Amino acid sequence: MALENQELRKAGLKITLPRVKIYQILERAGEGEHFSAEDIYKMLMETGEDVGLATVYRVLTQFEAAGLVARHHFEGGHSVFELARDEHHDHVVCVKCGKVREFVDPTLTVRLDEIADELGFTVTDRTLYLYGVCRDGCEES
Amino acid sequence: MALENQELRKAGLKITLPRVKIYQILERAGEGEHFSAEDIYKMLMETGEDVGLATVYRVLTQFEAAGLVARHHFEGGHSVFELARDEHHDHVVCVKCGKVREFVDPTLTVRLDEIADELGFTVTDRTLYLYGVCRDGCEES
DNA sequence: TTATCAGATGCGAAAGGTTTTTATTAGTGT
DNA sequence: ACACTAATAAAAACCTTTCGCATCTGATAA
Repeated sequence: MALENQELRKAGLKITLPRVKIYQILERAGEGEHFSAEDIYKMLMETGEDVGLATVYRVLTQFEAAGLVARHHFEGGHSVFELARDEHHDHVVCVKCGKVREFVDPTLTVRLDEIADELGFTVTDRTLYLYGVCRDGCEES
Repeated sequence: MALENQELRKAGLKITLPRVKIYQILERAGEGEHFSAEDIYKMLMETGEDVGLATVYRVLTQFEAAGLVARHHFEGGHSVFELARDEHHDHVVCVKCGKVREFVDPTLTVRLDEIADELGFTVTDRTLYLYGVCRDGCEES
């Protein structure tokens, strides 16, 4: 049995075609690649799957509740999704084209721990988004 | 002439009642207090001002473009605004007692600019929240 | 295997926050 | 004050996300 089916079962979700297909798309995403519900919907259309946009949203919300994916909220009220991973990463968001990239920087974690320490805090988690514009290849979608 | 009028002029914006009123509301906000467009709209209603919600959004967007206010995007797709202060500040949040403290660290900005630069981005703004616990004097709310 | 049924889906319509459009009104420089 | 231009209110448009409901599907039992 495929890996994604085990994940779905573990989450108490029935194995259905939309769920499997959506999980596979998320699995195929490269490191740091984030998809919007619309992105996923379009990919499903392209491969001829008959899955509604509402279902994509429903499934992603269920995956999120089950801890399978992480949802990130952005400007304009739209979200992107990625398979949940262990390693902490932060995000860069282009305010022009909406592209999201992530990065990992251990020295940042060290510095932030220092700063918090000076304030008498012990950090357990963080949310960091850098907003800006990509210098090249930034096209309005 | 009032201070806010000078700010508006400097930004190349005409002095209009909605702009002055909205600016005053933002000025009255305490440090670290954030308002949504809806909040501001309601406050205007309460004082009997006849300003439409669309105008609030338009004015806030203009203020943002002029660098007068900072916009923060929150989960759920709505934004909040605050008067722009000179130096960027980040937040530390205690997940136990809910206390929020601000900190300023220029070296952090430098480092984040470097990171973004390597990714081909130019940073214009950021959102950084450190979640953790305060080591002392932390009381459950 | 087949029947059964809770749960999932697709479609269309609606919600919620934000932006644009359009006709009208109000600042501003002269 | 006058003319010119920008700004406004109100409504409608927009866009992502959610809901309602009839239909369909997958898991379990017979």
